[in-house]
Amino acid sequence: MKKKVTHEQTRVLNRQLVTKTIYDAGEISRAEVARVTRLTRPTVSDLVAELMSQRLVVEVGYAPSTGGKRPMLLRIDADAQNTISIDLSRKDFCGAVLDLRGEVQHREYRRWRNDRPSLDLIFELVDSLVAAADRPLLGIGVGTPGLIDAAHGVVVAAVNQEWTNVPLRQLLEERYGVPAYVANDCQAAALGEFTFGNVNGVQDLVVISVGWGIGAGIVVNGQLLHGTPFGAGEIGHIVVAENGERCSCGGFGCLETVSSSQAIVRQVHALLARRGDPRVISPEQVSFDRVCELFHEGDAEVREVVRAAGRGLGTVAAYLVGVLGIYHLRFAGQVTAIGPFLLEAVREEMVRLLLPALADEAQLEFATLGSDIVLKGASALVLHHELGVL
Amino acid sequence: MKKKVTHEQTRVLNRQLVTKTIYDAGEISRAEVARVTRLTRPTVSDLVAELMSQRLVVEVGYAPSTGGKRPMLLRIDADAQNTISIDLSRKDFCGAVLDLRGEVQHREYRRWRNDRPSLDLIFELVDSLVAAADRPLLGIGVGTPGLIDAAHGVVVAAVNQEWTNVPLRQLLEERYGVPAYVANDCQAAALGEFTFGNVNGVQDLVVISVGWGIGAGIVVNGQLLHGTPFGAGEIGHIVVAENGERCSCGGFGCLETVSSSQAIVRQVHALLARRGDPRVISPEQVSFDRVCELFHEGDAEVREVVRAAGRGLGTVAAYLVGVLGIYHLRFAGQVTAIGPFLLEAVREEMVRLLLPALADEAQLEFATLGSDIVLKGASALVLHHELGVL
DNA sequence: TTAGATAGTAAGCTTTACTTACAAAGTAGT
DNA sequence: ACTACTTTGTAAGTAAAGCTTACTATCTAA
Repeated sequence: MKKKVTHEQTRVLNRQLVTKTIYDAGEISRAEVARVTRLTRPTVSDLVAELMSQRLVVEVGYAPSTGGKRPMLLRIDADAQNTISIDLSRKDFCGAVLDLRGEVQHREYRRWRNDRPSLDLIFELVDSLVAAADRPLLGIGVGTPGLIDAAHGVVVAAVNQEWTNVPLRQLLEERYGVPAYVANDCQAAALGEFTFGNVNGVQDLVVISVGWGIGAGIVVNGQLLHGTPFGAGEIGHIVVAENGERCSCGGFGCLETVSSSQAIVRQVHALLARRGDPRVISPEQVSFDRVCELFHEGDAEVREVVRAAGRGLGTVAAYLVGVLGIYHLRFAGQVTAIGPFLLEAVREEMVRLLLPALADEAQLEFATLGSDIVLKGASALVLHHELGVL
Repeated sequence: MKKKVTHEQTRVLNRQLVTKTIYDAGEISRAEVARVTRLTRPTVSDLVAELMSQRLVVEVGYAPSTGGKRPMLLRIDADAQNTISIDLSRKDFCGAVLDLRGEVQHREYRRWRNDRPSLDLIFELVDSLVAAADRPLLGIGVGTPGLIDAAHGVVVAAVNQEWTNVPLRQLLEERYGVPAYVANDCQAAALGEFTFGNVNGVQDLVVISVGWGIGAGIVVNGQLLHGTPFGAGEIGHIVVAENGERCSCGGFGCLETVSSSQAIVRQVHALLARRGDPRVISPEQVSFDRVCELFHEGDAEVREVVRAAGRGLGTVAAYLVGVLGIYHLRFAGQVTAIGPFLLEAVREEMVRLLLPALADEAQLEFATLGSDIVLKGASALVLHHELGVL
């Protein structure tokens, strides 16, 4: 639904435009901002004064003259404010205080009690983080698995079905008095990679997160594709294997039964058991780290398992490229430890399913943000909405 | 890239908001518009006065009182202006003059000369349509196959490679002095169906056009997904058949070799030839209409061909639903003549590839606009941009 | 030393939506 | 029928925010 436009919104948008211009430039003068944004110099001066009164922008000294009065350079003070991020994607809730560059300043964990998540645990975590933050808070960002109504910040359904229709955004905003934003963890990860992952000039990006589960986050034209009512990027239970294994969802051959870290571990365990390998008794004893070791040792059968996992991802990747016309793909999560071999397997399958010209054009990489990707993404969520940084 | 906001833009957006509100309501009073849009009554009065001076809105009489002065009802005068639409998807360029309801008032064709398209042919067609229009022109919309840079209205590459980087929008705007918009034909079709196809309250829709080629148009949150740099919805050459037939693109088993109208005709022809059916000699003599006849006569082998075509579409549809989380799908183009049997085949494959709950939720229908879908879509393109009707 | 260029600011203008107030025209209760 | 109250639509003035014009402070270059 469209909405009316007021003067106040005009101001907010232009302030965001100036903020973004300074953010992107690093250091820039008022006059240059005016040229770039096509706002007039007086307007820019006025907006900058507002940002400086919030300590968000600081003057950092004169640049050399270009034929007249020397320009005073402006910079975003990334230490002026903090954001708080929460990553609920593991049984060990993780939260952090970050600066405006998306750098983690302080980090805490809260493990589920009685093997169940609870809102109280989140509040306990955020309480502690609020106390740890030493700057004014810009906002709180949350990345969580499950189906999220991002527009209203409501957790419509979490995977474990413990939570339904929890108005998390509202709860956080009321309790802490700052803006809060909630998104699916994979979508947050994609936004994080897009914002902080050195994607020079790229406006469209898909990030496929592969860990316990598998999900995709899609950034189109610099914006997250949310998808209603089911959520975009819910690719874990698309069938990619004919006559595949039974999945926890009830289906057979879902992507998660082929390519998730657990699926890989399970298959490698079966492999070792079949060999009668004395090193292994239960699946719990074959960790993903151990699989990576075996893989890097060059175990041929393990490589085949990994290759199959990569091709499963390739199937979905091919459709993402074909359907959306986006050709920047990055993979995040535990499987990044496997390395380039995985990407080759992905591409192998893409070449089979797409026009070769298209498949060649696709850029397959690993995400650069590591295990903090969801935290940084949740922070990016706040930065995007509050500062309009892209 | 973000842009600055001016007072003028504020005005434009609020005028569009009022226009859309009246358009959607059919008949509505100023006071009611103010309540719906949350603009104030004086502002609405002012904007309505502007729209009335353009004859775009007219007063149509009093409604009964609801406890006070009777409200004066307003309506969009759909005959106040015309749009011109061009459909370049066949070797017989089609153009039309439409009213603001998207109804075709006048239609003309221009057949390719020497089996080649040409810009002159377009200009000739539009010249004639401009002369035929009896109202002021709101704008010109074009739906054309190929890769389109919709933001700039440039035909980056047409399928037949005759055209590359043709700045069609600019050419039309300079020649006719009215706004012009260019989009891919399948995307235009999707926007047309979204705008005029009775999608009550739905904000996300995928339209899959199946004719000579196959393409999808994706509407997310009321907006067309354009996709850069390759274009979204280019699904014709995704591989859906293992060991499939050779495609004109060089690949094997592309969707177009399985599910396009030509593919169906070709397979039915092969079938009849194998049978030694005396009715058929060359593929040209087996038209798609003839295939439909045979299908409706209940020819079992023809049904199997159609079923395979449906399942090919189902594969891609499953990924569209899975990846985008959009569950309204409509099919357009020649294959609509086949009827519900096709949709059943599509769903059959979707059930196999998706969580059954998801596949059940998917709404599969045929588009309602028939063969004018691209024309109406091109018109919708103009309405969306100029009037902000959605 | 001077002419010209550039950066930043100050004061007033313009656009546009909002506020307040009011007239016109209806309903409902007495 | 009269009064009190609602609702619609408009008029006049106010407020927000970007724009225009003009000015000062510097700096470069001839």
